Amino acid sequence: MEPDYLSVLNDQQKEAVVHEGSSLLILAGAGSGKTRVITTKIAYLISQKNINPFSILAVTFTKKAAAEMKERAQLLEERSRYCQIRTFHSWGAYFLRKYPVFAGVSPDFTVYDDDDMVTLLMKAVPSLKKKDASHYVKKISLAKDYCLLPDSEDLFTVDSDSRFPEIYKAYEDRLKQTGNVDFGDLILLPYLVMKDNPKIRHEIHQRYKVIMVDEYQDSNVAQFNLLKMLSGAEEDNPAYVCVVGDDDQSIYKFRGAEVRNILNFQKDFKGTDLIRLETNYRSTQEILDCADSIVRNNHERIGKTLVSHRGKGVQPALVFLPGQDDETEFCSELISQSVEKGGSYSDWAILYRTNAQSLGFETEFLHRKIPYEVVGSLKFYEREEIKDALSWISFIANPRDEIAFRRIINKPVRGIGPGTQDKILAAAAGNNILLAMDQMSLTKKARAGADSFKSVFDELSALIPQPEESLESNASLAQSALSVFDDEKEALEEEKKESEVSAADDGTIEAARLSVFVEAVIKKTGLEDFHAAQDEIGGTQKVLNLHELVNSAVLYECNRKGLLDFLDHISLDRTLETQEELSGQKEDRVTLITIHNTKGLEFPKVIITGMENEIFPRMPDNTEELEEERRLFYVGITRAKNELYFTSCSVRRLYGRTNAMSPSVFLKELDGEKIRVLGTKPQAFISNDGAGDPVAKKYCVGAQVYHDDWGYGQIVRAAYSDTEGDEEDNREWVVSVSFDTGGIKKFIPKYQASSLIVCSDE
DNA sequence: CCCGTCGTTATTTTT
DNA sequence: TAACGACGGG
Repeated sequence: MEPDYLSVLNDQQKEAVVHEGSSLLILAGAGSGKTRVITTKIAYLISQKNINPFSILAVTFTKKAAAEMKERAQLLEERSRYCQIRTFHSWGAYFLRKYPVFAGVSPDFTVYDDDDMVTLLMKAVPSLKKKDASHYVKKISLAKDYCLLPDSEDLFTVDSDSRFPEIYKAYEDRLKQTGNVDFGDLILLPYLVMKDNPKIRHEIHQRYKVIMVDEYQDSNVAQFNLLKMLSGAEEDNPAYVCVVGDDDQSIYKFRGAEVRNILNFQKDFKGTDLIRLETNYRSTQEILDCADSIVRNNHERIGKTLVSHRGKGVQPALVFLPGQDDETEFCSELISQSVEKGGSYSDWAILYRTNAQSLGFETEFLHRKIPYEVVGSLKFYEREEIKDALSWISFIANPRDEIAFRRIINKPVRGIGPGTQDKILAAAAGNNILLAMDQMSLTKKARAGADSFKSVFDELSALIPQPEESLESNASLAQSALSVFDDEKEALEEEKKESEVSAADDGTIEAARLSVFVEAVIKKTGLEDFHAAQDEIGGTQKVLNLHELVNSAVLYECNRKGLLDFLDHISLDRTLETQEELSGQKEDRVTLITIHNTKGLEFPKVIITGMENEIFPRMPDNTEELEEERRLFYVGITRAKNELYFTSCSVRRLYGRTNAMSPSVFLKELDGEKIRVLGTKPQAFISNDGAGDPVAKKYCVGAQVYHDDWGYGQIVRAAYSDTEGDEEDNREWVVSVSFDTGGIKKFIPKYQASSLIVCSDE
């Protein structure tokens, strides 16, 4: 007898759900119902296979995905609430709070973001300017993504700069002094702790019997290592590992994501089974055909073909426009007309490669009164006032936090400038900064400031009850006397408490909420007044933001654990929900969004704009990058449910210059028969007819060529060189050839007429 | 301490 | 072009 949730699945989905035994790779195409498969699998394992939910771990990359997965799994099977369904990073934080001593971090650590890392590095290596510091911070993050330590042999692959290892080392030493971690540590440290501690490794293996990873194509080397370690892949009786992903949607290489993780999964985890989910429930077949015509040009892929469950649909349209102003106008017009016909603004999404491209649309939409929302630009957590408040909270949690200390000590002014700060930090030498400050000698002015700071600190600290078990639990942590299923105990206790509370009736005895504390923080520290003054001057909304932060803290208990949960939640999810999302009221607006940000989203009508070389793809001649850009294009296309448009301009203002643009190389990969072309096709797109130049006529885009050294290929780009000297006479006809073997090479046919031969049309 | 001006720089960014 | 950060004068 099959449960209902199984009967609604297609054959492949069902196969994936009931699969067992070896590890499993689910190759899930866009819109193929992968979340449904994972959640159903969780429910199935619990209810049909009697798997203890506490032994199931499912990791995602975004908080949003984790929340959705958790919710949907619980709808199918109530006991799913006991599974760990969380992001990679939040699992790392969870692990480090369990074993802080082994990782060499404070049990009350907070997570430093990129800005904090830069500030810290500048203190660790004072000779670095801000610009250099940010450069190295990027490299340090990347090194951690690749699981490389300051003394790793392969560190040069990240940055061959001979100073890099020592800079990285200096940063690490300073970070250790604070007891805090950065994002990379949340993955790297758990891996290292398990690697070096067989006992902990064993405990973990006792605990997790099923591990699932979503969006596996976005995992980096460190995450791969962690997964392998976590699953006990190399040991007896490994956990059942099931990863879900789409190699065609791997678009985060620049952040350390490794497509090879998914390409090689079957090799890395011996005996893996592969299941493809190729039925697409989102887009029409026309859109999927379009997507396939693009992505099939990639070499580095496992390969799959999506089939629409929704039928043919309308053909996508390719629109050539003279300039970017025409592009914004065209989009506005298209949207307005559809709304006049009864459609809604929220059906539409404008996609672009770079954030800067949103500007033109914003101006035009403002002008035309088209409501819009720019996704992913302003970040709540990055705002000055929010970081100030969070720094206070972090510092109360962990008084070794140098960065937080520096941020708040002199704001508002307390007569403790950078010089005094350095002195205090030196005296603290990685210990409690507040104690050091209290005991050392300071100038009169600084002493008065320090004392008033400390009294505020003490007053606020008093609002957070210290759990009595903290000493005891620290001791037990040091011995790693953690029972494998202590979460199970905790969860059950929690449940008991909750039921008692709800039994105690509504509102009479309400447990103190952390918002009370956060409110005290912004009031007692002077932050609210400080930023109220700023608002006065700059017409900003900083106080409002602070209040929003207070509101968001209402979900947490007013104790040490609640405080740390709150900080974790904030730092591990930079996209605080707006009031709009919280109230569930979605406004009717057009979405403006980068293609990267659209992953996982869908829209009835999509316009992919700026389809020009140098914009998208950014480097048409760089073969490796091209595959990634192509995947990005594929992601964009597969967001569309019903209608899809591409726009391409001949002229675009770029960095203050007006540039002649050529149509994106990707447009030529689209099947011409299957697409409506509107507007004036630029010469370059049709024939590259170079004004009577015989060379140009012969070597045009699309032509098959043979080269003595490189073999067969196709001309993907042909234009007069637009380099240096504007003298027309000096311009050469340059062609880019994509060879069947994979590489793209540039030629000047005039000089290579004998080695680059155009194959005659059949 | 704030504000203006000059110079620099210009992908993508789940956590 | 435009936006942001660094720096110096009031």
